[in-house]
Amino acid sequence: MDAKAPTGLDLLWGRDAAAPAARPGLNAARITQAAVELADAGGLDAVSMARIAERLGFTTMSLYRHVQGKEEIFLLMLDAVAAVPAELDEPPSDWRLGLQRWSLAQWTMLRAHAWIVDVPISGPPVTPNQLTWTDRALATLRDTGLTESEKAGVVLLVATYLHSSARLSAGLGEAASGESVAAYSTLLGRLADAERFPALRRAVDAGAYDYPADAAEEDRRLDHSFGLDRILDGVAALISQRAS
Amino acid sequence: MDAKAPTGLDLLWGRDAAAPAARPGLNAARITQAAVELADAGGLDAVSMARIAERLGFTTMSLYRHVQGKEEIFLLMLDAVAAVPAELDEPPSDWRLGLQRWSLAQWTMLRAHAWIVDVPISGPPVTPNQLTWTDRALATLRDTGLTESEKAGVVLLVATYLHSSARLSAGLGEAASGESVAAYSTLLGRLADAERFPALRRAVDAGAYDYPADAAEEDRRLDHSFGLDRILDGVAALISQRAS
DNA sequence: ACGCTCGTGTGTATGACATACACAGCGATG
DNA sequence: CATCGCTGTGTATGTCATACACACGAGCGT
Repeated sequence: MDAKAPTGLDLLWGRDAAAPAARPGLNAARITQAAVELADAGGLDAVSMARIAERLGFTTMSLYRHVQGKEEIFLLMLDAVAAVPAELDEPPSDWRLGLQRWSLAQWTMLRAHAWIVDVPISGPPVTPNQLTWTDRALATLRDTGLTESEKAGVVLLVATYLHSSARLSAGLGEAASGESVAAYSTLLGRLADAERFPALRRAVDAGAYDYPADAAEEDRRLDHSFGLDRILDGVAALISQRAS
Repeated sequence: MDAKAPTGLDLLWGRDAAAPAARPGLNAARITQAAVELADAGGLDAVSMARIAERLGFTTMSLYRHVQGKEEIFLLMLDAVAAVPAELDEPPSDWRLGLQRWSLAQWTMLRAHAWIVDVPISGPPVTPNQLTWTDRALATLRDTGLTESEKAGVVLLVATYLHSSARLSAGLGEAASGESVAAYSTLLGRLADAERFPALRRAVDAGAYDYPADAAEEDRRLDHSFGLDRILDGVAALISQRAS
């Protein structure tokens, strides 16, 4: 189990140890950058060993000299893209405002790189930037009187929600890029049989599932805000309960 | 755009129209069942056209006579597995209890078929069973005084959370099946530098990230309960606000 | 100067995968 | 009886990750 060549994690954490000059050859950083560019442009499926190598002017197999395999590339990509904005370093005294800022920043990152939610998970990603995100979120809760376990639970909850919301949003956006912008609402209206789905029928008739279709970006943010507000209300309830 | 052969959705929704006798040949139902069995046993990656066909005693290409392609198989699989338990038909008068029951049922389904969370999404799945789930969840909120849009938002929030939580749980479970049961905690403890991650350091020291490792199943349910309880508290806040 | 090893890039090969296409048998229907 | 359409098959193509053996050059100790 002892690794001679530096494995992905070692690479990530030991980055400061050796970064003297930009040498001409191939290296993990270049591979990562090319992979991210490909994913940004064409989704995660566009990331293949062959395409990465082609973009860098090397052969497919040359990549394996610097990287264990595709899984490691995914890990490096996740870390590369997860730089934490500096304004989160000093969380405000109001935990709710702090978590909102944190969520917005996370959301911005997720929307800028929609492929993140498609990366197959193999255990929790323990990269420097990921830990920084977690640390900053925990820091916003410092004055709440919650136990550390509760803080961890809250952070996990919010992060999980944002991730999932982004996944849904990406899925919808993809579907909406075709001709089916409002087709979903229509389809739903047609299928929502009042007999089998009475509650759903009511909701559809009330327009609860009408897709805005006009203001794309802004509304997307509101969608996500409804859920987040509910979650933060729930956290507030826990906090005031602990304070009593 | 007019389909001569029945496409996936038509198949799903027209199922009652023609289901007279179990004929000897291949059909979509058999394909779906085989695919689900494969996925249950070996994860979604184990589902390949070749393996499905082999299990049924046909050739790979024969599948395409009954199914458009793999994407449609995924859709059929999702629907096949998503039967809604009858006890959700009549939601209790207490919305919170109702949503908890609903969540438990959904959670049971997700844990029984861990591959569900790996299915790539291409638009929201509009299958009969999926709509039934949504309908039952909406029904639990009938006496809350929320608007239909708010109900839809709440349902989406809870469903999204469960899905994401299952995804995380599946990822952890997979990692834990190796030798790395407690390796995550250890790794985290080693990497959580007090300088760079002060808040995280505190949490780790307090044991907030210790993985139980003993009671696997039961604790998994508690993990998920913390987040759900927070969410339901948030929903309760919204409901009492609307009632005032 | 010689040979050695090691790091890096290459070419070729393998096996899995989804799926396009042309063909074959067979039952029903004109 | 001839034809058509449905179902199943075999063969082929292109993409993918990755194993393996080789090639070239830099640095080393002798």
